[in-house]
Amino acid sequence: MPTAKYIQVAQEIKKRIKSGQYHPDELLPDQETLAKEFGVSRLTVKKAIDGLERKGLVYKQSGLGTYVSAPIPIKSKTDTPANFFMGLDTEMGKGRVTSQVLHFTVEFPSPEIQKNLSLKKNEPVYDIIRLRLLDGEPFVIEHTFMPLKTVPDLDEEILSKSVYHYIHHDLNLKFGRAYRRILASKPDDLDKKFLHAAPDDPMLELEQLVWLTNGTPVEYSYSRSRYDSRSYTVFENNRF
Amino acid sequence: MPTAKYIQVAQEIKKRIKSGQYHPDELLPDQETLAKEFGVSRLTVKKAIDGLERKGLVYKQSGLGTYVSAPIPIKSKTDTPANFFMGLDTEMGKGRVTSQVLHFTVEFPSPEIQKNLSLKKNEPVYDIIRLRLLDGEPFVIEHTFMPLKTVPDLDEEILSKSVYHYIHHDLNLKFGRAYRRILASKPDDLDKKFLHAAPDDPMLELEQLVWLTNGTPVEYSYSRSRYDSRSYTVFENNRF
DNA sequence: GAGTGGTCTAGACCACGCC
DNA sequence: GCGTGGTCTAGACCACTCC
Repeated sequence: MPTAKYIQVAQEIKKRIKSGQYHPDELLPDQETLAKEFGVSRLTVKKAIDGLERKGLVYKQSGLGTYVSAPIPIKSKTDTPANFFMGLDTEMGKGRVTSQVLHFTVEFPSPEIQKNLSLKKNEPVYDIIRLRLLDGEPFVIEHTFMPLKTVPDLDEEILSKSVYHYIHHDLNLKFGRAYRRILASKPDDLDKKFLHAAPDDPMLELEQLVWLTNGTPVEYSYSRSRYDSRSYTVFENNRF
Repeated sequence: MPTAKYIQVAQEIKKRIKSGQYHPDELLPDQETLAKEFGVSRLTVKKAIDGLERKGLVYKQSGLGTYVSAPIPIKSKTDTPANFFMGLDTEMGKGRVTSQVLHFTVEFPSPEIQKNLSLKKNEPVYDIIRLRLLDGEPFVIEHTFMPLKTVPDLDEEILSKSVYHYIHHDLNLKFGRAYRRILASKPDDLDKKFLHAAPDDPMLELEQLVWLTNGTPVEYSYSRSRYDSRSYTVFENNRF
């Protein structure tokens, strides 16, 4: 099963942008020309470019053409895309993230967790707290709830490595969608102890509910970081 | 110039979901059936449904069909979508937002602002600080920079109403894309004075760079709220 | 095998920005 | 008027899920 053509075309155009073959704020070849070059229909080229536009690599003006986006000038070191669907380790760069399991139990879900994960009160969940370290430095505390029936046979071995990898490769499941909330709050005891937050250090929290592609809720979690170690970014296009 | 068919179809399907004609976690009619009903091609129906899927109203499983999403159980009162492109007033509900202009000058841009808004050092910008009130209660301080050449003739009258409306309707310009960063920080003097933030109250900040559809940077701004009055939400679909 | 959504094509017409 | 991207169609084939 080969990759879809529009994905391949998108990858090739992306490569050309990254390599400098197409320059910032300059026009791409028109869709008909690209279609001929790649030996595909115009619609396939449009689909490829639409994907790149959603990600912010190009922007279009009807009547004029498709332009390569200039680099965004306000990038920061603490930036983390708020639209990831991978584990922290792949997100931050392989091998930089390690984990320390602070809490790992199986419990019947509270009414709130029942609601969030669409569970009956006799369907147990894992209750997991992990300290995640980046290059050995503590930087996130993750509190995660997952249904046992959806993610069976979790153990500390998996938790200290990558739960994402386990779900994806061993269970062969795929994340479908996520609802995320970003908020600020005051530090709690765990923040102070493990992230060395001072009493007046603001905390940044990402709360999320994640579903599999088949519609099953698979994770409810909140991740807390010190205000000076993390920020979340979103790119939005008004045309979609 | 009528609205595109796929938009109309999407609106009709959305209406049916909202009205309860299609139920949560149940299948929609298949695309062929909907295409016949609406008198359009299947691709047009697919395009409509894709849009709804991106917004989270439905989810699809190849081989099975399209399901209506169940309501998200973790909504909160302070939630604000992080993907808006409207003014605060339309975002929060008409007429609830008022504004107090704390600062309004025209200046040559600092090197940082030059970079963010792609300006030469002799191209002036507005430097605007506004206190936004919701139902009369202070809840956001917005610090905004906009190029004078792109948004001419701004005045306090417009600032106290809706800059968005002015840009959109009077200048006939349209926002195209935005890069946003969400972060936590300690309160500054303005936060303490106008938002009544205590010294240890965390602040939530949204920093953003906005472009018009023609690629021109039009706004660099940061908006600060007290941690207990605001949170930002994102919905993501892994398929796009 | 039947039914679903995903992809792809060739061709057409339209709206938009510019000259 | 010309060239661009946006929309739309009819028809085809494929991959996936369930029976």
